[in-house]
Amino acid sequence: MRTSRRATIADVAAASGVGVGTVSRVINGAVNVRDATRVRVLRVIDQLGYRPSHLAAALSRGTQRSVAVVVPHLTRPSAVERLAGALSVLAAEGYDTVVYNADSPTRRDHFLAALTSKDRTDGIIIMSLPISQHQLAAVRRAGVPVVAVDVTVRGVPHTVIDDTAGGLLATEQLLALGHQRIGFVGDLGGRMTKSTFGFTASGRRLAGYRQALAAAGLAPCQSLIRLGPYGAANAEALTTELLGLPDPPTAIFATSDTQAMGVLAAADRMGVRVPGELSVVGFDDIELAALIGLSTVRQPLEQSGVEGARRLSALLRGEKVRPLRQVLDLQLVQRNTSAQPRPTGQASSGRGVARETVAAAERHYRADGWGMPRTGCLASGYRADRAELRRQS
Amino acid sequence: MRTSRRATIADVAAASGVGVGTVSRVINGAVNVRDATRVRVLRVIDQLGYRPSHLAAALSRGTQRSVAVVVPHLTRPSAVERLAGALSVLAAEGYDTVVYNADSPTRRDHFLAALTSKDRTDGIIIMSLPISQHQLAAVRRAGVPVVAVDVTVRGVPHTVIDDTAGGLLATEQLLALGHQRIGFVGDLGGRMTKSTFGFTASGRRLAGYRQALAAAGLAPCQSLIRLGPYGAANAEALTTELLGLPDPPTAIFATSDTQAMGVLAAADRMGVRVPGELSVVGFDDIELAALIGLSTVRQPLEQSGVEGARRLSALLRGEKVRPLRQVLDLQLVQRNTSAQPRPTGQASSGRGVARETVAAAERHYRADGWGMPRTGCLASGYRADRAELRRQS
DNA sequence: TCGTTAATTGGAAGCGGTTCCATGACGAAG
DNA sequence: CTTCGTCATGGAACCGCTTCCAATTAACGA
Repeated sequence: MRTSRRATIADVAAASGVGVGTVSRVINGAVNVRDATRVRVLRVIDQLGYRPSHLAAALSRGTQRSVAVVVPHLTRPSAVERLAGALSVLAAEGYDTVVYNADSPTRRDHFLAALTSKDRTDGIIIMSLPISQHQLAAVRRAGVPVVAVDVTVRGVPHTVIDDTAGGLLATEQLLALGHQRIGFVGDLGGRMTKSTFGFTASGRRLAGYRQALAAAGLAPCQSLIRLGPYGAANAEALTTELLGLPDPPTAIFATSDTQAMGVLAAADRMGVRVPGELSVVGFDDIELAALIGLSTVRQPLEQSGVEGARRLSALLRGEKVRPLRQVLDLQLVQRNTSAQPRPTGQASSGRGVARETVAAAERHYRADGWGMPRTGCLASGYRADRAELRRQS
Repeated sequence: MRTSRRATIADVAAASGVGVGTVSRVINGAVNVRDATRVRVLRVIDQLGYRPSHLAAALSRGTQRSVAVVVPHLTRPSAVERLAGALSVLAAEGYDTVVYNADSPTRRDHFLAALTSKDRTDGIIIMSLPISQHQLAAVRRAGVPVVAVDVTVRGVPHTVIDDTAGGLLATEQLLALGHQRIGFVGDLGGRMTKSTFGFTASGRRLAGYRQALAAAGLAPCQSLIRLGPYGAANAEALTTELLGLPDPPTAIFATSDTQAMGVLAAADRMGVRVPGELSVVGFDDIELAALIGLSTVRQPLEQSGVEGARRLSALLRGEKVRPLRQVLDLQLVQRNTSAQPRPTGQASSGRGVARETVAAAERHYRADGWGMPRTGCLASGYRADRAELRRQS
């Protein structure tokens, strides 16, 4: 029974006294097989422990039932949620999903080039990655269906959000609360230079921010706009600069929740209370945002992955996908990091007091033998705001 | 030149006046091809835009150059880091990586069953998933190499940490700081029941916690041990129970950083200061931990993925992998959420005061028209601890 | 110049399925 | 009792590449 090499469809056919065609029909649940025959073949398959070769079937059929997802910065929460969304529908549709983590443009190109050969995958989902017309042309020439998520690709179905509207939303909210000096902390997006910044999500959100200010009759202050590499740590550094200004902002809009975390950390480290002295609004609404009470612009991350996968599978079924550009809704989520600013005078004096707090606390830590906190931390600042409020009331 | 169907190796052979064997040799960089021939073939390949079929090659060669990663709860930071680690080395080795997000045991079994057929993938990495002997046997029978990461699988190379030692490490640290009443917040791990809890990471960490207490001559108090489903929100609820006890713990060990976030949120919401009134130690050391200053037990997450992938690729090269069980190092990272407890009497009175703080703050919020914070939030508590310290000094 | 060995090369035989077409068998209609 | 149309079935052809073996050619030493 247990031969050295695996059973093939021919073995099954021989053992059950039918032709390979019939076995194939049984396997694929095709019609036109007599019940008695089907049962017999099934029994033999079971006996022999036969498992059809995915590969051979794919080669013969001309389709793999597998799709590729090319996604940058896999470790970012937003990327993961998108991927998870796509994975869930692709798995449900019976597709294997090959994941390419394209952290650098070089790797992105490398992966894309590999995928240019048909039958490597049935289709491609490109996430958050601008793609050159040249690359795109190569992929299309290969006849591989493509959809994009979180990035606009001309001539290809793409699921995106309106970043400009998002920036507008966040900034308008802060303006509505009464803020006038609103800082902006954004990232350059990948290896972009500042010159191409206008084409990144962060860049478009900045445009929205500017629009909102303009609509409110406010002149955008260049010194309040800070850009740096992505990441909480960098956002923390940028925020430190902002809060160190002679006339610091009373609110900051960060272009991602992760960066907003950095903003909060910087505020904490500098003894600036949130939302008392500084309002913060993020972007994305990752799981963490709800937990720490971060006000933010919610974008449907997982949903974007789901939509992308759905559209790709529609494409693979040969259906037309319309409209090419699908724009998902944004929603402002107001939590506890944004509030009305204090009256101007009081605010700046309050800031001074808070600064001194740090030194005092340091002394206390040492005296008490608790050891000093090392890195920027929220935790060490627990409850401070409320305590402060109580003290003042 | 542009025919309707794609160019095949035969087309290239014909167009360059050589045999298919030679073309194959050129493609695969084999030796024994005259330079002149190689150049000629290469030129034709380029002209025809020929791309070898991965599928056909795989079928013929009998190997896919692709591996499967089965991972549960892909959205958890720890899972993502492991996956990213594996992805990086697999990509470097030229493997395609198919990701299966096995959120439920049903799906896990389903995926595993699918992978049981050889030539679906060359190898499998199983992450954080206990696997039955039955399943394992099926996979081995299929002759597919397997390695495990973050889970012990008998007879298979696995990369793990010593969870018990980790629990010990965290608890000993809290004991060393002078804590006596140490709470434990853990999860049940997947769909496990309490009866199988002893076999989960959280369960083993609990064992370490118990060992540490025992070694310190302390009787573990059952009411201080709380288990619930995974997640920050659940941990928050459990912590609320703990802090509501007549004699609440002065420290809590949470079995993941995510859960520790929930602990912090609960403390914040209840007006319990960290680390003043409550020390918190997490587990994992995800990126966020550093940002918020969470004390934690660091486990090399990404590294575990890297090791798993390396071992699998060694296996695929036909090398022996020894030792089967690879245990990665743990390290306690002391940040700002853990400190010495206050003297007993003062601590409990301090707790009372803090409780009142909440009510006072609530009143203040309303009066000020700032709106009340809604969900558990760190942010609303910014700087409180230091302010409190200052007030006392 | 002539063996002999080594380097190249051509091409048939798989790899393990899917598909299409030809062949029977069988019941219904004429 | 033919004549069809239908349903089941067997099996050759093919998917596009790797590989092995035989054949051809080049290289080398005597």
